[in-house]
Amino acid sequence: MSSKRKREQSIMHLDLSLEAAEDEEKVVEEGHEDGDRHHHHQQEEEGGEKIILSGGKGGSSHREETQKKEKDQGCENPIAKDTIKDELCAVQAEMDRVREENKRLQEVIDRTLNDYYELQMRLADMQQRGQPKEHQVSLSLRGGSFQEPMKAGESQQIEEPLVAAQQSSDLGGDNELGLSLSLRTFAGPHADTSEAKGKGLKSWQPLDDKLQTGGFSMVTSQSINPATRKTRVSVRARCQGPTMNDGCQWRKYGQKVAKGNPCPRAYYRCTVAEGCPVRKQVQRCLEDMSILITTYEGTHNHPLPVGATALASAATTAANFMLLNDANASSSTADTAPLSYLNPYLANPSPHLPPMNSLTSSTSYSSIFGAATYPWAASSIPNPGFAGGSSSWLPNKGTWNGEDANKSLAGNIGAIASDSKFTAAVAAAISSFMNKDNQTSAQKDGESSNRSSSKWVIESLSNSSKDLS
DNA sequence: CGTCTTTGACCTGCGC
DNA sequence: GCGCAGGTCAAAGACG
Repeated sequence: MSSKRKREQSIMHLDLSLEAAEDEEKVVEEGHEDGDRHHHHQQEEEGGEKIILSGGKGGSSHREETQKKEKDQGCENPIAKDTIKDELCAVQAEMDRVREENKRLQEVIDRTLNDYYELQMRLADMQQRGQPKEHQVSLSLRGGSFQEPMKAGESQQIEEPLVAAQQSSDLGGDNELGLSLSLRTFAGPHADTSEAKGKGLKSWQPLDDKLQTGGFSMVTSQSINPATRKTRVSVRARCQGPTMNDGCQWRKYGQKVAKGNPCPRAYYRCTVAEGCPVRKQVQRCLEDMSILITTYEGTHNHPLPVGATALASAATTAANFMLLNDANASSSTADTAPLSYLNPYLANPSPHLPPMNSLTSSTSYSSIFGAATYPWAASSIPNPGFAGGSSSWLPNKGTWNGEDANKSLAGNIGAIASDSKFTAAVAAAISSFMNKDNQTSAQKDGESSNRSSSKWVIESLSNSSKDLS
């Protein structure tokens, strides 16, 4: 009884904090979201954004105001007139700067989109050429200056998409944004990384190395068995507690000492809703006891708690890429990947997750990255590009210092990456996404049930903050 | 007293 | 078929 009340209180606390975060999201999203849901807030915010965003409209109104002031004050005071003139010049210069910046950002968006589609086609092409049935795709979020060393033994299949991905990050635009996104595939034998088997752990040693620096990694694998089609998402994150707080309620139903790892593996079942099939296994990493390996299995049959939902919204970025690959694996025509495939939640929005931005040529960038800005948007990510040019929420009122931005962004990424709540939520969300996608694609396409399983690795390298600072 | 954790027994799948 | 290992069940105990 009392414990239940306590739990409710903690959930309510989460609710409150997340509402605040959502409010900030709305500012960041600057009207890309569903008009119905956030109409009220957007109306409040739009006024302020327009001034900085469009430059033209808001700027001209500002100029008019200044001119009006000038008129009002008239020739009463020649000194004041000079001041107003200076002000006017400053505003105009500022407007030009913002306009230029917008233009540059638009170019970055276009370039990134091109790379994105190119990458997508290459992936589809590779899969059609008949790769090994098991492959892994790694997504890395990192600060612009971070360069991850390539492993010597990686095959060409790894390099090809990596090159494409790095092209985008080498273009300078991404670096400007302080965030690069790379996509790699790993070809290799299936190693169920959810298990702390010796082999599996060894194969993920590089990830452990990253964890040493406070990063996190996730591995998800889709079951080959078409009957069960269960997605497993494995999260490795530093965590002091016995389990990660991911917003859901779990009930422990078993514990077992697995061979090869003296640390017992704990089995949990989701108790948020009766009959929820989601289970998770928690085990400490043999190499580093401070690393907790959490493996989620199944799809929640209930809306995620608000805490988990808001945190999981960040996972939409990663999930988009996963679904993209999933779509490519089942799609026979790579070059005609519909946008709904890139983001199935547009076609089939989940009630469990916040609405995504609409995908148009100019806003898809926000769709890919904007969702990812959720968690650190609250800490005011200093990047006008992510907010579609809006800098009304910037600390320096629109004067964006790129260097500070990089530092701050890297710091934010690092903080988020090492947040076990975040990693857990990301894993839960991806697990749900992948299962849902499997279900829908299985209904659509009977052949898809025969397709190969995929393994996914998502890495967020928080040591980028080191490199940038 | 209700809920959760612990823990030994049992079930199942897999390799030999 | 047997043994092994992973996964699950359920009774007992702990806890608030």
